[in-house]
Amino acid sequence: MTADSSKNERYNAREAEIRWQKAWSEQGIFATKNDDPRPKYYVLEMFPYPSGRIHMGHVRNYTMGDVVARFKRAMGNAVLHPMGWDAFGMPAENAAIDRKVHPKAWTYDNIAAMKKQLQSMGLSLDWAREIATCDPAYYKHQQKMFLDFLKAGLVERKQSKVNWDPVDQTVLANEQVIDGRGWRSGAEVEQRELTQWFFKISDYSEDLLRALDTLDRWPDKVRLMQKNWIGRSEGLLLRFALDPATTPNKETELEIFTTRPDTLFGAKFMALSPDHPLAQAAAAKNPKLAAFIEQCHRMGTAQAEIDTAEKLGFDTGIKAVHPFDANWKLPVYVANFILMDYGTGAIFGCPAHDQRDLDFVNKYGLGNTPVVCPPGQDPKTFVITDVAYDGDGRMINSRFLDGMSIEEAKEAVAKRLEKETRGNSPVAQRQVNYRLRDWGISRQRYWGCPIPIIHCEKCGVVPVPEKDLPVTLPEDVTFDKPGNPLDRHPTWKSVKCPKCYGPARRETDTMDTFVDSSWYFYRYTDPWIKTAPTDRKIVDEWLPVDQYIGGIEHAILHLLYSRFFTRAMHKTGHAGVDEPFAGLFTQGMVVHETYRAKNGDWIEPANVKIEGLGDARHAILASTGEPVEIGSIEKMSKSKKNTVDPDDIIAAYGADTARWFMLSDSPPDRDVIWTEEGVQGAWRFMQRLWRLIGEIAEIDAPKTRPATFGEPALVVRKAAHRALANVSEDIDKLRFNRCVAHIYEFANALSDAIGQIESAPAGDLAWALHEAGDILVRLFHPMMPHLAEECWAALGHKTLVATESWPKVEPELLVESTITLPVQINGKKRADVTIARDAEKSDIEAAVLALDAVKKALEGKSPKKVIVVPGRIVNIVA
RNA sequence: GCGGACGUGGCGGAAUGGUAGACGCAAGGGACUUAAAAUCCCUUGGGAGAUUUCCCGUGAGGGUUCGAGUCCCUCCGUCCGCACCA
Repeated sequence: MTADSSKNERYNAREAEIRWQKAWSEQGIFATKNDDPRPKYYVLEMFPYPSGRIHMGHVRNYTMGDVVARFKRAMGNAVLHPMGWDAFGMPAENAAIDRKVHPKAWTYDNIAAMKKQLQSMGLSLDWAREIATCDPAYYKHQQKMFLDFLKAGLVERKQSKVNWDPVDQTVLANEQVIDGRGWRSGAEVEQRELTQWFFKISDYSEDLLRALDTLDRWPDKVRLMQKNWIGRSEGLLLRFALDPATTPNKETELEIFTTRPDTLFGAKFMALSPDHPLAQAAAAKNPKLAAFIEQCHRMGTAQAEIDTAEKLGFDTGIKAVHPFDANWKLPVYVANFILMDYGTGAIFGCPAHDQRDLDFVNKYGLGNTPVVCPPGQDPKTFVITDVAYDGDGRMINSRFLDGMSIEEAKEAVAKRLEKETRGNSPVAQRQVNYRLRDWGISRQRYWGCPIPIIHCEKCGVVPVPEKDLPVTLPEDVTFDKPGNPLDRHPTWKSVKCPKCYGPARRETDTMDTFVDSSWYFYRYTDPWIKTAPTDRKIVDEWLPVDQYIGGIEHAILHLLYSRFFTRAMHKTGHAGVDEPFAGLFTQGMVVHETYRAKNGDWIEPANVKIEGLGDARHAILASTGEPVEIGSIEKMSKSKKNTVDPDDIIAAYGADTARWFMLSDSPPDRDVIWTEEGVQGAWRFMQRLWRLIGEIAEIDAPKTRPATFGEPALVVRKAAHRALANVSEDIDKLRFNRCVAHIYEFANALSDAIGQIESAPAGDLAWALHEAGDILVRLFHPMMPHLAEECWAALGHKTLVATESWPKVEPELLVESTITLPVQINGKKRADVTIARDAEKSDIEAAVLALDAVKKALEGKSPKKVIVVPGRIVNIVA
């Protein structure tokens, strides 16, 4: 394309994008070599689940990662930027049930389709390292690590609850429980205990918590969420005596955990989890209690469901003895909001200072006694009715604790009860407790990584010998019935015990897909190695990931599990780092207006026409003209049909337009609203850049740099280098929306400069314009790589801009000799003062006081105070 | 229920505690054109005023400060996560 024709022709994105993608791929410029001597930089976006088509969220995520990858490459790094597929999971089995396709075929078809879509985006990925977690060549190593973790004591089997669908006779995921009912059968869900495999993540609670402080390139909110999730609390493990006359089997004590021992004198009741052994024992002798416990189990296992369910209790008749008063008896209830997983599964309730306990006593008429009095409140009149008080204050109604602060009271109670003994052990001991539970990885499903274990009646649980790995999934499975196809497969689970060679059966549970995604980024460093999950030398060179980018929805689980896995891999020798992700960025979602027809059906944006403006803005069905209701702006989802297909956008405007729009306007960590106008704006700017570069290409410029620059040339050069400095800093900090704004500003400045040229520009200006053009193209290259290549060629370069280095800023072009400072009087702007950049404070003060506006405001009086903030502002306090 | 965030013009947003509204979108006016599209130029937070001026204004209310969109407290609203969705 010549410069001359470029002036008149539109940039044909469709044609050019395919051409440049081919050029990149033929020259193999994005293939990463592990022996590349340059400084390594690992940029990674969360890999997609192969659902069938990429969505705009993917476009946003992968565009951001690609900008970083291209920028770091230009900065001289060896960049690892791989892609793969989180390919196991429920949707494949649902497709098998609904459409009678095999999960494997469905998954690989989807991968092929989505790979093609991703490639059309022009991402600078090293496809040679592509992995799919459903590939036995991948999960073989996962099984190996499971066995290594088992040997290292990081795996255990224990009982745990699942959602059970009594009609389909199958385990349900929380997602498959809708309003307490199974999504297919509609039956009321029950809780059921199963023996399952767990990774002992709780062994690392303290370490996972402490190391958060070292993750200084993670968002604070994510660190805070993880901290709260781990939930460290210091408290007291306290043994209450029970009145044996009231207990089912002469039990004599009940151990509870509390973080508020200071409130012991406000205790009104004890409460047990329905799964507590004492509750179970009591239920065995009390059919009404047994029925109550059964009722407690008639709900799903989701935390939100348990917490929002009505608080219910059942008085067991058992009496507990207050630790400070043998005559003080407390009723023991079974309550549906007490979890067996946390603490000891039993609590004492102090209703005045805990809202849940207060709701409970108000329901069962047990009353409350406030024991902490807020500052400024009269203890005599302080009462609690509906709202518990959980703030600071002084102890009241608490005998020997009265007058103490909460902390002093906690200490006093602990000291006293620690010393007291019953039997041979102390009544209480201090304990650090964590909310974090072990990671249950067993799933009663087909499409996942088989757990490499064999159950033998004689030998018990036997690991599959390493030579027999991978344990592969059988392909001849049926999905005509609910339940786990592996379990009902006629032959797959029958094996010989590796120890005694007797008949045995395979473990039919597969692993949680979070296991797959907890180490995929290790595998990318050497996806070819067959003998081990990782090559220690290579993995330690690349890890940790320098920049990880993905959705905020993964802030806790995926990231915490990956952090645990890193520790476990370190312990078992598969990696040498302590943290997997040095830098983390959580992007916002892509959202869109919703549209609804009169009959309530959701309508796709592609079928809607928007008319009118402001209050008159309304929507109609494009085909019939029928009115359509414009709904709220929501996350793009299939269910609300408010999706825009990236393929359609790329076909209409090109990948660069989609990429540019994704980076414009909204800050990357916030939601972005997809609008047709915004896309068109991006497209127009792309065309404008093309015209602008075409105009520069037409100008003849001297080959060598002029010795001096006149004012017009200097203006252009300053704009170019300021843009360069700003964009560089903002890409580095992933503030892509500001990069976009700086590029607009730069393009506007360049257009102005070119507009002012009347005849052929002088040599220095021509040179400066070409310099600016070269800088501009390299600045927008990470965002719009195809257009950048086309422009780079138009400017006469024979190289690929994708392999060019980042331009170097000339710092002397960034500083001005004079600056203009705003002048405030009592905090309100009243004037400006222009002064030498390096002026002394006293000079600035003198110049400011000489201003007419300041003299007028002061009315001849001298100012009370003059505040000079160098380079920023002057404020006069009159 | 628990945990986390967010709230600034008509819209998306910008603003190390220091000129609120950069940049874009939309709108209005103009140029070019037979016309349209495209492109280019100008205007655009609200109010008052004759330009160069003043007042108000960052969800609401308080506080800290010479100075608050930014920090602190209370409240209101919206969104996200909650351990078997990925």
